[in-house]
Amino acid sequence: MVKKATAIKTKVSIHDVAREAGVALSTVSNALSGKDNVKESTRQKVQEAADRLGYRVSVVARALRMQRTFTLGVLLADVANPSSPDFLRGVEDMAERESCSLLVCNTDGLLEKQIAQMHVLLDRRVDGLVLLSQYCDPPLVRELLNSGTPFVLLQRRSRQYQDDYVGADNHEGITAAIEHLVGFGHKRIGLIRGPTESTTADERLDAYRIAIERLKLDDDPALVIQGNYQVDGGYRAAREFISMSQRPTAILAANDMSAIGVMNAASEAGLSIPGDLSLVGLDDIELASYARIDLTTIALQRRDMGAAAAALLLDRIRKKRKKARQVLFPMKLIVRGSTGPVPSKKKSR
Amino acid sequence: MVKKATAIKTKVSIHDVAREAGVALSTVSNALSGKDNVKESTRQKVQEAADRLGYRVSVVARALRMQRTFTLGVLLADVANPSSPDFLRGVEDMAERESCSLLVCNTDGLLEKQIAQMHVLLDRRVDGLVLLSQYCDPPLVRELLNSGTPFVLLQRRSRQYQDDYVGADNHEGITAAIEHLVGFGHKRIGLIRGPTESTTADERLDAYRIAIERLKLDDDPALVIQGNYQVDGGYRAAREFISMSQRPTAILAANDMSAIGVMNAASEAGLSIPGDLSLVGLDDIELASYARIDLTTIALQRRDMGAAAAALLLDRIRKKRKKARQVLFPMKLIVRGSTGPVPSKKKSR
DNA sequence: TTGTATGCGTTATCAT
DNA sequence: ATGATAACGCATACAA
Repeated sequence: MVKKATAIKTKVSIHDVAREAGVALSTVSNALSGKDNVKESTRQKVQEAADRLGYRVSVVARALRMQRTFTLGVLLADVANPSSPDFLRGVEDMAERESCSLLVCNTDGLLEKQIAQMHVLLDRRVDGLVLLSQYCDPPLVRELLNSGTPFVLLQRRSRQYQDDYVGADNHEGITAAIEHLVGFGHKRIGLIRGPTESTTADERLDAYRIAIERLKLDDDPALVIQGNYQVDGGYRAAREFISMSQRPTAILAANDMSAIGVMNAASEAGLSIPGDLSLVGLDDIELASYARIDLTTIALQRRDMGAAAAALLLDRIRKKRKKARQVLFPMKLIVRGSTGPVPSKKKSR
Repeated sequence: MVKKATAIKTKVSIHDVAREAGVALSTVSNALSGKDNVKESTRQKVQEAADRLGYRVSVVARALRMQRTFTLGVLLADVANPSSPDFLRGVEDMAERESCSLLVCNTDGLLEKQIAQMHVLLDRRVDGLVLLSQYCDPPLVRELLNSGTPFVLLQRRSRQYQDDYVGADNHEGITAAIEHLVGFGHKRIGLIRGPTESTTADERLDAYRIAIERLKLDDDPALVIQGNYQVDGGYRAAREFISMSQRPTAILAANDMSAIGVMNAASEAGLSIPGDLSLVGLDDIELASYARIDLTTIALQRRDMGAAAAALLLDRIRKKRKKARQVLFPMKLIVRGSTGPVPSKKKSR
């Protein structure tokens, strides 16, 4: 059985195709990359020769020659964090349109690791960088960011610099959540805030404080507890809230993962949600919608945000745009079963 | 303020360093890549010059020259699927040790997309391919796989070929789960199987059938319903099970996502788990451990499996090993709250 | 419209 | 121990 010689061979070069087609090497390049300076008949001849040989362009060689790798680097804390993949998909969707691939690096939220990964990405000469919830202000990071490779910040804003940025309207989201709770009669609302390095967490705290003041709710510093965007942080914060003599009747969690921690703590303490405690998450990761979780939460359009970030980045790469642009996405409150009326007095312990 | 000239410049080449250090270009290469044929004093001189200039090697140029990109391609159905990121982290952990980066491609489970992505990866001359639950037998795929780039199958085995492969001992896992259920008195156990293309799903079905026969349980074809590894498939299958006149008292779900679908359907039907229905998942994704979910499940060591796959792949790349190797990981039953005794007769409708 | 020549930034081979 | 030089596979400026 004679196999058709169409098997892909990565060792076949443009030289071989040129020889096979009986034309010059540059003609092959022009023909295959769709330039208009080649006769249609030659193009076909070349195409056939290429197919016959199983020729495939080497993106590596092209990258060296063009000084463009068609690769974007993505820095994130951890792909295994449920909200990361959605952003990633968005970035990928957009990148793919421009034939760009993604190099993904995990930093585990450590500055040191992030810097190491940035070097990896820069050494690979990525065309651009997407920084998803990462450090962007430390001098060592800035130095790398200033090396000339375009970048965009996603879900994280610089405190000092004007950069391309895609984020969410945290004020809107937090306000809507608090108004929703107030509608149920809650006046004492606890906040589990995100890590201190997170500017996003800062913005949410601001929004919380503004709403508390405007709506004349309990303004007690003890009502703000530090979390870490993880289940365990939410759990610990919730235990603290639950053990307070004047316990909040509702909790606003930094994100859905933290909210899960609250649910775990509530189960353990025998408190029902929303019977004894109302709970609002943030992110709207898929599990928030599961019947058993049924979490009221503030939704983020992660995939769209990822796509927007990639679009911003690609635009900057293409047009060498100088001016920074910012894109803010709306946040939407998704009301599910974890929020309800304030428990009647007699039930409070 | 004079800035120290240590800012990274990707445009500085090895030539510049050679000039700065006053040595030959090849000496710079040798010095910087840690070869032993350069005097220590020159190495230092070179290193200093490189630092002064902010020189960083171009992995692109190196790749072209060495015919090795230090990049692995990973094909998966969807990063946003909760079990994918864990495998991915494992692959990354191991790849990083060999200075390899990861190019990640989503196929959405579509053959056509997978082939397109394989071309992307091959055109980029990745050193190896990790196929995570993907098609590996279709002729078009085989043709690409035969192009000479090493690859490893993860969580998917070829029906026709001997390849490097990392998987789990499905027989062990399924058997343990069924024995656990039998211990609770269950005799009528429904199975939601995975998609037909999945060899993993096949193996699990086999294990189920063997156990059913060995333990003399209800052997009814209606007890096997097709799912799709997703919540919706599990939901539909569960609705079908629930509406049967002779409903199973326990369900073995293809994976945890399917089990979530079962939970959703049970909630809707007013059935309690495990009161009315016992449920076992498979994967042990993080959410299975949340208090509200509390799912008995068969755990997969995903991160370790990913690392093992990468190790196999890297070994093959390095040693140009010919013989195929297979690594099987144990599956471990994690007993949580979703399984319990068979409901008493009077409660069955 | 086609062909020739050059260089992208490395590593490797071979002299010295 | 160091240096000169030749690829690696491609795109492009320029010549024909």
